Amino acid sequence: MGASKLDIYSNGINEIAAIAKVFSHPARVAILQYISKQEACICNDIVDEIGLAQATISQHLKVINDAGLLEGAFEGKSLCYCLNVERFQELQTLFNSFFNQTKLNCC
Amino acid sequence: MGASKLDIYSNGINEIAAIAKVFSHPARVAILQYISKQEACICNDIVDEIGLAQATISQHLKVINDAGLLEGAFEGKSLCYCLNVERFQELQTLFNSFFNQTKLNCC
DNA sequence: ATCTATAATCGTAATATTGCAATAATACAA
DNA sequence: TTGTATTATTGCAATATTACGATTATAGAT
Repeated sequence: MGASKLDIYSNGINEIAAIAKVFSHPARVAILQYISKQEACICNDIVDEIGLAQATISQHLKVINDAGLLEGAFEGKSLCYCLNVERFQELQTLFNSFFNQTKLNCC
Repeated sequence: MGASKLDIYSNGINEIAAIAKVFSHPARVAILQYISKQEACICNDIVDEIGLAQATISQHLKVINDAGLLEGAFEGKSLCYCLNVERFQELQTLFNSFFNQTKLNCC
């Protein structure tokens, strides 16, 4: 008990839930917003901006990255994070199809 | 430790995260989809459809309801759940503004 | 090779979420 | 009032998430 029963849902439903989970923590929303605002986006900058420990930010970055939303490149000693806009757009589109289909069905 | 530090984020950021959290569990996505498909939407039907215990469905319904997404009316002995389409639309709009603004800023 | 800066990973504690059985609560019917 | 059907709530166990300090890995500078 306690774990979500993913096997009883369709792939589409699990996909929507997985996407939503990425945005379901304010730190990750803030990180995405910050990264999109900056030209160069170093991890330490995010740490300073948001006010969580470096390990915590790194953990959130991993979740964002696992969703395919990050493009990183080494810039000197540090990583330059960048938003993968194509993937970001893809997630928005998927989310909107769920919303639109659900509205369409409605009484 | 372990609790999210909500006080260090702006209201807008916390709002997006709170909305996303509603959709971040497949049972809730499935419930919303099912409710929108049906004319009358009794809790027991949802239980049969999804395959979780009645107590669990009721718990998820509470989360959905707390987000303002339900309109219920008594129909005999049972509750007839219905999607609050205006609120649903509102959440979609809020989510899209976040996505669009973030894309706009991007390099 | 050594030092410094940056970021990921590990270990751990605190809190939240998920799920269910059992138990209330509510509405209607007899 | 008693019984039945339906849904909410309570209590609890299992798992997941969040956060941080400490450590490790990596890259560049001295």
